[in-house]
Amino acid sequence: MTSTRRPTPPRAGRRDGAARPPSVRAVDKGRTRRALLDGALALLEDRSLDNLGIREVTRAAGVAPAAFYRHFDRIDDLGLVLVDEAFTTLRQLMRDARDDVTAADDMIEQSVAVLVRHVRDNQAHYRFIAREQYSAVVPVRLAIRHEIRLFATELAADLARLPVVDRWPTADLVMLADLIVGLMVDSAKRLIDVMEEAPDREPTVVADTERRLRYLAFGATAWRPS
Amino acid sequence: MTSTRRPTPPRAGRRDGAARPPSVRAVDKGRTRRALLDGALALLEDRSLDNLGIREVTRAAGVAPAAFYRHFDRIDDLGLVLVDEAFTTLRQLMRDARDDVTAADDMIEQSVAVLVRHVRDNQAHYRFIAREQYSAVVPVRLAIRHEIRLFATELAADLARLPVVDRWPTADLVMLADLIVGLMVDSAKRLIDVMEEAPDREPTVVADTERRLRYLAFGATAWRPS
DNA sequence: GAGTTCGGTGAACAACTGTTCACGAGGATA
DNA sequence: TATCCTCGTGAACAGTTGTTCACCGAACTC
Repeated sequence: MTSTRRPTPPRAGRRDGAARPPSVRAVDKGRTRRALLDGALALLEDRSLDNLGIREVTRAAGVAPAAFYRHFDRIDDLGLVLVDEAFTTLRQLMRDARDDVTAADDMIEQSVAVLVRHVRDNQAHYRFIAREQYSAVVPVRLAIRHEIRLFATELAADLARLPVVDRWPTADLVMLADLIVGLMVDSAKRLIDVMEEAPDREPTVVADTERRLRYLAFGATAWRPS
Repeated sequence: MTSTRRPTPPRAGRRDGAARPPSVRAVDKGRTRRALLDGALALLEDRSLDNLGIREVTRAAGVAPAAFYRHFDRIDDLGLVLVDEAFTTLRQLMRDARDDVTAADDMIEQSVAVLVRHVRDNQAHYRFIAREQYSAVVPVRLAIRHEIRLFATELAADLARLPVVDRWPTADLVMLADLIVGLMVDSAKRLIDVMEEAPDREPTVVADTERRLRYLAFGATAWRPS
């Protein structure tokens, strides 16, 4: 399982605080860590984290049970890593997408497109997040809630730059952001469902999502802030 | 565990297709069945159905493991019963509440009040539903989805009688109903969280829910149906 | 009152679980 | 070169699991 080759260790002069080149050991360790994460992710397709066995995970990763403890203390920690993986890249993508536009309409289409692509590229992660949003594993549940809050906060900040709502008090902005995020979460769940149950109906779901977002946007024109 | 008394069996003349008086056996059976359901519900407070053991349930119910199979074939069936218990009473309550009012504003306050009370009275059920909405146990996941759809359909039918939207095409009505139901589901989840984490903040959550519903209602005035 | 059905029991089964431990191959370090 | 440290191994532990079975008393039927 190891010893493919051994390139002469990076014996360069270690000067200037630059990042040290990753040692062979570290890269190997990273490999089995990934194997554990991927194995878990595969199992979580139809299991809940609550019910995920350490032995199962190591088996799926092709590794001895004891090896698990070299990387995580308990199964919860592995779950937290998965939460992080799913959200940090998504948040970045969304921020970028919103930076590119000014009109609300473009913003909607852009955001939905980004979401759809990201869900498609990371189905296993999203299935996991959907299932564990109200997880029995407390730390994971809290982590997901926290990430979604962050998401809403960032969205509220960006919304504040739009013409229609830029004079709203914060409370109302937050409410709108909450509504939008709730809708996107819901849509993400519908997306993973439709992607594996009836992929041909995916465009319908996408169109529905855009329409409902547009409804929320229209609401802003009629709403009189508190 | 049995034989408290034995009232002379209801030896009345069995005529006219009236419901037969429940036999002692049946009522006893019902008792342990309830004990199993309640035991499960208690355990599900911090477990997922996926991870609920038959032995655990029988232990919590104060009953031998084998007794479980006299009532359910597998743990999924028990879950389905819980889903049914939670939704049928709620749907009835909501329909009644909406029948009492005509103005949209009353309707919002009424509905939220009913929801809050029902959630408070059935916290365990709601926690279970929230957690299992994307359950790893397929039949349960499907059952919950189905119940929520029913909910939305009934709401759409009632919405059609309101002045602002009564000329909308069905598709738009369904969309609005979906939005509202999604919001209520989300709110129910926030409610159970806040009820056990910070009960004093409950009024805030209630007010927030009403405000967000009102936002959706305002949206209807600005929306131009497809 | 005799016979049947039903719902609960406790024992038994193999299978699997999380966690610990001493061990060793081999990268890292000097 | 010799030493240390890291990460994976396989064996072992006691504990729990789902499910089946023969059994039995009490409720029911006639």
